[in-house]
Amino acid sequence: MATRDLILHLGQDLFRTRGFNAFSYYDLADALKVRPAAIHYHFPSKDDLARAIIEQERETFHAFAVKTDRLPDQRQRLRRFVHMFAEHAEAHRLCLLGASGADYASFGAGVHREIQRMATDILAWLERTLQEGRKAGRLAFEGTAHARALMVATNMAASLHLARILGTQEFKRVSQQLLSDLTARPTP
Amino acid sequence: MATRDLILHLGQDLFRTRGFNAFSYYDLADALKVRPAAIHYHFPSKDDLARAIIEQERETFHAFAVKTDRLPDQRQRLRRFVHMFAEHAEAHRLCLLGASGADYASFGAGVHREIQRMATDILAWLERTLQEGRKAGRLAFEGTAHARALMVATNMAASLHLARILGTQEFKRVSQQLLSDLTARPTP
DNA sequence: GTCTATAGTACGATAGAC
DNA sequence: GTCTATCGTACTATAGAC
Repeated sequence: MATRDLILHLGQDLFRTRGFNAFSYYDLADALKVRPAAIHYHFPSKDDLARAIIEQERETFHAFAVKTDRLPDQRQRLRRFVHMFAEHAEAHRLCLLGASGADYASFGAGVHREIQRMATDILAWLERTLQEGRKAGRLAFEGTAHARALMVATNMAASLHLARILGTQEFKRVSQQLLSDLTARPTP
Repeated sequence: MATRDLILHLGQDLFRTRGFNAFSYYDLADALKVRPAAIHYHFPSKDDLARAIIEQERETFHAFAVKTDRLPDQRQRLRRFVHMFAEHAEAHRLCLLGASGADYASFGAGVHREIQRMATDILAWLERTLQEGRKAGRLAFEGTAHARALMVATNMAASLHLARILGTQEFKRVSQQLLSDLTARPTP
């Protein structure tokens, strides 16, 4: 049963680093020392694999949210969120939002639904965190928390693309500016 | 000689809508009513095609910059920039920054250099526009114009991913918030 | 100079062995 | 229940016809 998890873990990494259409069942099988068809037993079609990868990521994010929400300071929660992306930037990985958004046309309706759920989960957490932070006077921003959540998510997602193209320092510039922008300053 | 341009135009569209690894020489040949090998005459390898697509986009952006820089108001220049992305959002296309960032690992060093040039071109234009706009008192933002250019570019790039996943209205929310954030308000 | 026929390989997926 | 042998297809690319 560990095989399934190994496939999922490796599949997610290849999805993020290469793109969904740039890795094959052979790549997975080769790394796991089995035949390609063994992967088909666990994930009959490639769409099944995609679906499971996104599903797993939703669970991972849920666990992150539960753990992070214990922090009393919303600024710190946001920093944790940014830190998650920083690790991807270093490893030249995309987030699954960026990766699956790029290969979106390759997937069927089932995978699309799963991706939509993932996107709304992440955006809802951001929106709530931003809203609470502003209410508590720790975060400051213009407009609705929903719009701001979209801004934060898109900053993070695409800065992983830029980190690949121009280097990790570009990710750092974005994340620093982002946290600085959102941090409430004592009005003089 | 029109064939080459047709290939480039169609190739760019497929690159953006499907991803570079999700379209083939056959797709191009089929649409152009020729054999796949005819494409190889114009672009021997797929990397040659990628390079030419990015090169063409750099020229397109240069033409956009020259034309747009004639506008005296930097806010209007930014609106034109955003409008460019809005058209892609409607057509479920990504920008080439997002598309090539996702498929980055598939390309050789030559294509990487071309993508880097494209990225720096776009960011340099944004930086200059933001800088000038702030100096003129029409735009307002915290931090360096360089950091802000990164924020704007990443907002635009990834909102095209989100537009695919959750719908075009998400792109509109991002672009409205972005322009609102940057527009200088008369200090009361 | 432009394109076609065709090779050689790698892909996702099925049918069936253990 | 787990995996292997194998099929049919689609890919990029080359060699050579017009």
